[in-house]
Amino acid sequence: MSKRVTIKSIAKDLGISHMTVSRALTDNPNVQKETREAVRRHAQDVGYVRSAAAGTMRGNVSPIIGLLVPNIRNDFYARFANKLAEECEAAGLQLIIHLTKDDHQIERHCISRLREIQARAVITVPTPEPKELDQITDVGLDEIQLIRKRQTSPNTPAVLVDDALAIRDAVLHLHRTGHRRIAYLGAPVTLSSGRHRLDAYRSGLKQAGIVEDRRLVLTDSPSISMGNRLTRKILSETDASAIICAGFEISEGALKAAIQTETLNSRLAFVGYGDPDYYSWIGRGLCSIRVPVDELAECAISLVTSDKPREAEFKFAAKLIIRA
Amino acid sequence: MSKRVTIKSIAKDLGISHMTVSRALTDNPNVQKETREAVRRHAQDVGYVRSAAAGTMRGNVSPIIGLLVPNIRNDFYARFANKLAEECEAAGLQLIIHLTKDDHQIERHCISRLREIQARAVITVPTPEPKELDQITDVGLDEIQLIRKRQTSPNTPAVLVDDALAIRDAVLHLHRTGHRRIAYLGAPVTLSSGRHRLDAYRSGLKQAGIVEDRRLVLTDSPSISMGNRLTRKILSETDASAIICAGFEISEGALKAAIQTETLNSRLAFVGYGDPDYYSWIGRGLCSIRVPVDELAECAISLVTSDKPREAEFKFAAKLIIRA
DNA sequence: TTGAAAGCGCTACCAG
DNA sequence: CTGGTAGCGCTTTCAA
Repeated sequence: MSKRVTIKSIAKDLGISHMTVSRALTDNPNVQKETREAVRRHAQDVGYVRSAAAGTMRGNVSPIIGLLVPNIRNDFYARFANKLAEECEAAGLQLIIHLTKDDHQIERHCISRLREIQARAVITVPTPEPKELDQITDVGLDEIQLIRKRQTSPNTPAVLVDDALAIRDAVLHLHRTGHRRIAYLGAPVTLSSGRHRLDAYRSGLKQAGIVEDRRLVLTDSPSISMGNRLTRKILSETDASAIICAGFEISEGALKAAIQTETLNSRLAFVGYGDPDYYSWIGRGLCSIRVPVDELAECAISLVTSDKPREAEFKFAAKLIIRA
Repeated sequence: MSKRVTIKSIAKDLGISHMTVSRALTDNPNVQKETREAVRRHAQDVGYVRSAAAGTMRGNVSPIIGLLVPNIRNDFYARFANKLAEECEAAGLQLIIHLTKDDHQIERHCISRLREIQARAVITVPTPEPKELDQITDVGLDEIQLIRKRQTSPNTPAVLVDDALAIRDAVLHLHRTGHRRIAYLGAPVTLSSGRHRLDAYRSGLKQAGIVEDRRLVLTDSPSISMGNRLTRKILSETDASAIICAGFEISEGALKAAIQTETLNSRLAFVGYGDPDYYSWIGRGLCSIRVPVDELAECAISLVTSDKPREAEFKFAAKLIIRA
């Protein structure tokens, strides 16, 4: 149909040079007032929008930032992405969301795509267990790690959750309410977050005077199905009376398993992770480790907009929410 | 630091023409095998990625599609966006998500931004009540309307939900279980979806032999707060024993109100809209009108990839899920 | 106050 | 098989 509207086409329409059009459109003072207004009016009329591609090619920083998350169905990621998108809107940024499904291959591919469009930055939840610990080190664009920290890239800022106290509190709370057989479901210790959370659990046990039973500690690459599977395993193979979930997806899967097996809060006390709204609506409410989502998102976006700090860790404390 | 890696920089490195590099990188047969491999190896080594901007400027269709939704915290939008993002990944597309908050101004601004980057298409949930019914008509890029249909743009494909039967079934179900005072919460009839849903409710009443009580029918621009507010109003000002929510956000707000006032399923039978997983976990489960999210997303994305049908409506049937 | 030229990275189109 | 040229839309730099 109609060709693309460019400053040149406008220039031709008006019988002037495309430079004058450019100047008029960028509020350059060196244009006759009438000319400027005529240009703007005509541009409006014909529906001109400037080409971002041309700008990018000339070296403009792109307004696009990438978000790499496993999914956006999980309450935490959805909330984070939502908050981030709001902040982007306010900051005049555009947010591209890529779902990695925690797959290392996909992750690399997405980063490549973001490089192609010269995205300004990428906020990423690093996939667990990068089998090939090498190459990913330099992603080739500004990277901000979220929640998890890849050990191989020490120069990258990271926005992390400090959940040690909350997890310890969870153990202590369960102990106070009579539980002695407290199971733990988390990521493997090869992930830094997996290690720290397990340490916190152990510190809670110690403080409560409970001796760790290794059969009650199950770790694997975190996912919904992992949470579901291992919860059933705990229910069928152990005498655990309580379970602590140390991860968003894990918590989601574990909750489903507990509900499906009808053991929730009857046979099995549940401490979730992430605290979606509906946790307080199930039964008389579920205990949960609440993560300050909005703060995380604000911190992440501020790292994008103010390009000050390289190589830094920002930690936000999680909090145990007691219910039921 | 290091300058951008381009085909020219590679060409210089290798002492050949940038054209040969281009050909090698695009699998053009007219390159010596050795040359091609040398080029590819070197490109790999120096971390070359082709510039999407350059491509776009030459007229390549952009791989970027936009999604305009009120938010992605609501279960339905989160699921839709998630499915869409998955499909995009599979189709080699990149998904930019803009949150409109159902604000007409924001919506227009977002579309403008998407035009600047020459997005391939935009999938949009039109904001309700565009006060200025004019200009928005031509968004200037391929548009696919979702869930709601803007009356002013008849030439745009729309992916819609046909919930008439489900809503009528909800009324009949409530009637069967003894309810006579059935309230309805929905969008205003100025929205096509608002009109159709209200009609369905009325058709249900009629079939059940119930005379409509206008005090039990509350409509307003749909939002969470609207759902919350009007539910409280119904509880305090009427003798309704049941409520049907005709909209995602409405359902979310209404549920919160019912739970906060502790009237859920005791004083007030609840029929939600959208059926998130946790609806089945609350109490003995909540009735709900389930919308086929994945089908909607698949349809939308297929409209983007196969550029066949202009001006068409695709309807997907919702279904009443009975619980409790 | 205006215009012309150059160049950002890339490929279709011609010459060799 | 390989290399040069031109041009996508825009702004910076220089010239009028």
